[in-house]
Amino acid sequence: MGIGYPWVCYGVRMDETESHGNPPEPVPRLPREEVRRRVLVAAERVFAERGYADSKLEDIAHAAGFTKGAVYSNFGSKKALFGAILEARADAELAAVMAGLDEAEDVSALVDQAARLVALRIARDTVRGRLGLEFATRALRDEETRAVVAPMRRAQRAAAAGAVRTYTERAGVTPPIDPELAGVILHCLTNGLSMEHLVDPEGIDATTSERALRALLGWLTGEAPS
Amino acid sequence: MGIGYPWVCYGVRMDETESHGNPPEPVPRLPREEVRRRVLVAAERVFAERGYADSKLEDIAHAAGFTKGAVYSNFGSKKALFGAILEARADAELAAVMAGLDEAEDVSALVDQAARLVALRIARDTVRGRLGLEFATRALRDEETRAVVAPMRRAQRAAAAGAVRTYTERAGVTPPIDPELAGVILHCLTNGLSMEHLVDPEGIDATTSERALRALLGWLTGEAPS
DNA sequence: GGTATCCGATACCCATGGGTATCGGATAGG
DNA sequence: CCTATCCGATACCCATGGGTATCGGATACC
Repeated sequence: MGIGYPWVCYGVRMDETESHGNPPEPVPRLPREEVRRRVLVAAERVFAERGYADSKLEDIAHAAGFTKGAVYSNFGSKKALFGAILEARADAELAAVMAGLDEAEDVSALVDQAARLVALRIARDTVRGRLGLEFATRALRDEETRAVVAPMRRAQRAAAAGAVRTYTERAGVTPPIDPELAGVILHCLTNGLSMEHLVDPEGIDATTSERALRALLGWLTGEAPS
Repeated sequence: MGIGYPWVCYGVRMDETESHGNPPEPVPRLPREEVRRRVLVAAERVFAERGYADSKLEDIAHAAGFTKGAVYSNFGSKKALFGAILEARADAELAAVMAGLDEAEDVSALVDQAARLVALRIARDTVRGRLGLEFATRALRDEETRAVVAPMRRAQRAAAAGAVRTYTERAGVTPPIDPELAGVILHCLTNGLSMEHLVDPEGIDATTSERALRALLGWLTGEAPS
């Protein structure tokens, strides 16, 4: 990958000094919120790529087109910056899961579609997967982080359980196991596949993830065995 | 947890100077291999508890009853020490998985037993789980680590697949899905449960893990739905 | 028992990077 | 315009901890 940032300040490239004239016309300043947003996005990338401990605040700042000053002015500390990312992701995650539930109508095709969507997300959105691992790792050792991560994970499991309940009901079948337990299995299998894919992308590719998820979902929704 | 080490050198407590006499009788030196073993064990504990980056070599050395000198004399670098742990665990892991396969004879009870054993290991052996996470995290960024971790994981998946094949065959049933895929699902679910338990021990307790594994294994071995 | 070697303890080096103090230009308010 | 405030850039501080050089006692070999 490689992060690679052009040397930029205030969102303006600095490497070529264009001062062949001289009237030092004032450069407009970016709104604070935009600065914050850019730092946040850059920090996600860098934390995902290098991991928390090996991510230097200066690298993050430069990746966003600023210097450490901007980071400290907006977030106050490395830990707080990480916390802001976690918070943002937790919100987005819950929204995404909830939105995905009521998208489709056809129950039998839904299994195929859900399996494909999740598998693609695992295979393509590596930032998501890596950040998830980082969140988990830090939650082990940091009480504050755990206080955000654990409820987030519970909500995801609950959402999965709700989906199983909803769609089996809609299809008029009874699930082979308790939907709550099904939610746990789905959630943990998804996370497990994601982690495994990160470590061994060839070993667990998108197709394998998709097949695994489809098989499991098929069982859970009472599909006739093929 | 808290690591907490008594101040010890050569395995002999140093905090109380017993030099009320004076003939400085020679203290026997520990065999090199024993030193190495103790450092390795201590390093596993510390790495698991604090994570790679936050583990200080001096802490590890003291936890083992030595100083940094012993660590560098035996391993040469922090990375090499971690590599030695990984290597040792990889060997032990493969052996354990292989040994577990031919233990039981009765196929129907085997599912219950296997589920319980794995669930207990997830719930109790937190060092194992944490080290596994650490291995995965480092494998993402370190080519050498990945070269050990990825094959290890593949072997585990293959072993799981082999178990499914063996026991369905023995029971005279055909598994509902390809045994290879079943191996993937079992392996990833197990890892997912382990990670989830570490982050949220109350949310995913031993009972939950056991139920999840038993349900899945029951399905895979063609058990009649209850 | 004398000498060479081994190996862990000790003291030290120094790059690193999180955090802080200060500066100065841009904006806002009058 | 002129001033106060904001906020990111810059320069700096310094604890930290991986790594190295050296020491000295124990072991091994003759």
